[in-house]
Amino acid sequence: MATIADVAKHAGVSSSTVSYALSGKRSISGETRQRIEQAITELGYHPNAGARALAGKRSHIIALVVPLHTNVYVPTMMEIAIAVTMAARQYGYDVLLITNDEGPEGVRRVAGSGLADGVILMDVRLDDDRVPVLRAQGIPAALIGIPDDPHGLSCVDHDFAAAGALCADHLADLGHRDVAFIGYAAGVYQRHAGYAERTLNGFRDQAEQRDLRFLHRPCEGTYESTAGTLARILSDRPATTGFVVQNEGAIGPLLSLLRATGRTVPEDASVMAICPDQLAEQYAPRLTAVTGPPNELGSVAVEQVMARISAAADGAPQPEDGLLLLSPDLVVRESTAPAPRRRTDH
Amino acid sequence: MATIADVAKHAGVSSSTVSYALSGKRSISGETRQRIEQAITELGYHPNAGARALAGKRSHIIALVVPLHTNVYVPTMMEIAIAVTMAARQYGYDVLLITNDEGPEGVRRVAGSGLADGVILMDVRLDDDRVPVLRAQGIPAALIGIPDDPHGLSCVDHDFAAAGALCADHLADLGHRDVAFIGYAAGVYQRHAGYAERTLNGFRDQAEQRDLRFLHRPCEGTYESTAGTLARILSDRPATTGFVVQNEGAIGPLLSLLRATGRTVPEDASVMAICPDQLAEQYAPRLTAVTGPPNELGSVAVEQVMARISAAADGAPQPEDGLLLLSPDLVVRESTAPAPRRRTDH
DNA sequence: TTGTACGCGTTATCAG
DNA sequence: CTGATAACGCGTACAA
Repeated sequence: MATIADVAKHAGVSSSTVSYALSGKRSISGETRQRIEQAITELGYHPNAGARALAGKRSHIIALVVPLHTNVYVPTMMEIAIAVTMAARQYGYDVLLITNDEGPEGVRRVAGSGLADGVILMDVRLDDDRVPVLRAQGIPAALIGIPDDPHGLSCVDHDFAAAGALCADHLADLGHRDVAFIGYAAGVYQRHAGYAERTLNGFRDQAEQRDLRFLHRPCEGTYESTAGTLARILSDRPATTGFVVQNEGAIGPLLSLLRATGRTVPEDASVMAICPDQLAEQYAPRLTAVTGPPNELGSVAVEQVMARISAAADGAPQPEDGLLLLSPDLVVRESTAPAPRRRTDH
Repeated sequence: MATIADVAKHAGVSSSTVSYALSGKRSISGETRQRIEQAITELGYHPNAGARALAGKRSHIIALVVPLHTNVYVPTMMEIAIAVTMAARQYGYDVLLITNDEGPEGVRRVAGSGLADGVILMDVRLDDDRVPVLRAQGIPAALIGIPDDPHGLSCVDHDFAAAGALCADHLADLGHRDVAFIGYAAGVYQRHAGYAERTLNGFRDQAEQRDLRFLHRPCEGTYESTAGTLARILSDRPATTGFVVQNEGAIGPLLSLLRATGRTVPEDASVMAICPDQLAEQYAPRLTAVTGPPNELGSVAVEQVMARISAAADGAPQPEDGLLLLSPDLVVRESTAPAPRRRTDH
C-alpha cells in the first residue's frame, strides 16, 4: 500500500503538503495540487485509517447498537440502519454494527478504545442500562427512543402523542362516535413504556376534545387474545365502529375476526393502525395508517451525534438537551370510511 | 484515556510487558500478570484501536456490504447481519456496515485504507461488479451468494438444488402426481440468476425421478400476475394438486385465489414454499416450507474471511476455492396433505 | 505557499 | 522472564 510519503516523493513535495492538500486546512498552489492529485491517483493512494485515527484522535466511525431480539418491526430497523449509514457517509463517517448482546459493556468497549467517536442507540428502553455508561464516560451519543430521564441526552423518536391524536381526529372526521383503541399487552402500560403511554395520552386527549366515546383495551397480540379483546369491546360497546390498533400482532387477527362477525371493513367498521407503511400495505384491505418516517429517525440521530462529536473535539460545551419528536403522517387507505348510519338515526 | 504506558507505570513494569501480557505472545510471571491486570482495571484501560491497527497492521474490522433496495426478504438479511456481527466478535473482530450505494468503490475504500481487513458481500449477483475489485486488489473476502465465476473465491449459499429436490420429494411422497412450480419473474430465469435456476433444476430432476408431471410458470409476484399464472396452470393441467412457490410476493395471492376457486388448502391442493420459516409461519394455513438457516450463512462467511485474513497475514497461500452449499430443511406445516383421491379413481 | 519535526499508542525486534 | 527502542503512517504546530 502506498503511503503519504510515497505520494509526496512522487509529486516532489513534502508529506505535510500532501496532508494539507487532502484536508484542505491550508491553501495549496494550483500547480502543486495538480501534481499531488495525479500522484494520488497514479499510486492508488488511500490514507491509512489507523494512522489517521491515531494522529487525528478521531476514528471517523460511529457505532450503531442494534437490538438482538427485537420488539421493533425488523424492516423498519433495517431501514433506520441503512439511513444511519448513508447519513454518516455524508460526514465522512463509517458505521460499526454492534449487537446488544454485549450489553452496556459493548458501548464502553468501542468508545473506550477509540474505535468509535460516538454511539447511536436503537430500541432504547425506559430504564436503559446503556444510558448510565454514556453519562459516566461522557460518550457522544444519540438515542433513537426516549429513556426515563433524557436529561442532557440527544434523543429522537416519533411523536406518538401526535400519532394518537391523528387517529382520533381521522375517526372523528369520518363521523365515528364510538371507537376502541387496541394496544399492546397490559404489562407494557404497567411499566409505563414511553411510546405506548404517549400514544394513548395523545389519543385520549384528542378523543375527548372531539367528543368521542372511547375504550382502551390492551392486547397480547395473539389470535386468541385479539379475539377476547374484540369480544369484550363489542359486548361493552356494541356501537363501536372505529378501531385503532397499535400492536402489529393484533392487526391480522382483528381483520379476520371482524369479517367473521359479519362486519365488512370499511363499510361497517373502520380500522386504522399505528405502524409502518410497508406493513399497512400488506393487509387486505390496505390499512389507513399513521406512520413516522424511519429514515429521518436515522439521519437526525446522525446529525445529533455529529454535533456532539465535534463539540467534544472542539472542547466546546455539549449541546444540552435535544429531544426531537418527528411528526407522523396519516395515510388514508382502504380500511377507513364514514361511519355507518346509526340504527337510532332511522 | 489511559494508555499502555500509564498501565505500565502503575504496575511498575515496561509497556512491552503489558502488551505481551495482553496478547499472551510470551509468558509472564504470575505475579507481574496480577499487578498488570489490577492496573488495567483500576485505570479502566482499553487498548487504543487506531494505534493497534497502525502497529499491528490489522484493524480487526471486517466490512459487511448490504444491498440497498433488496430482493431479499429483509428480516433474513438482518438475521444474517446479526449473525455475522456475533460470529466476528468470537474472533475479536467488529463489523463495519457498508451500503451498496457506494458500489465497488466502497469495497476499495475500506480495504484500501486498511479500515477493514476483509469483506463480506451480501446479495451477490451473477455478474457482480464488486468481484473484479476483490480479485484485482486481492482483498480477503467471502461472498454470500454465488457469482458467475467463483474461481478462487470463498462463497456460501443455500443449496437451492437440494431445496428444489426436497419439494419434489415431499409432494411425491404425499401422492401428488401433477404439480406446478411458481417461480420468479421470467426475466430472472432469462438472465440465469443462479438461485432461481439451481432451484428449478433440482426440482425438475427430482420430479422426473419421481415420475411427477410438472409445470414451471414464472410469475411477477403481484396479485394480478399470480391470478394469471394460476389460471393458466389450471387450464393447462386441471389435475394439478401440488404447488411449489419460490416467490414471496405470490404466496399470499395464491392462497387467496385457490380459496376463491373453491379449493381448500391442504385438502384439495397442497402448497409449499421455498422461503424463510418466519414468513411461512405468517400465512393461514401456515406453510410447509423449505428453508436454509440464515445465521449459518453469516457465521460460515465469517469463518471464510477469517481464514483468508490470517492466510494473508501469515503470507500463506490463500485457500483456493471455497464453495459451500448449506443443506436446506423441510418443515412440514399445515399447507400440505396427501393428494385428494383422483376423479378417475372413482 | 511550503517544509521540518514531533507525537499519537501499539507492536515487534533486539538485548539482557 | 523482562526492558528499551524502533517502526507503523498521519496530522499539525512551528519555522521559513
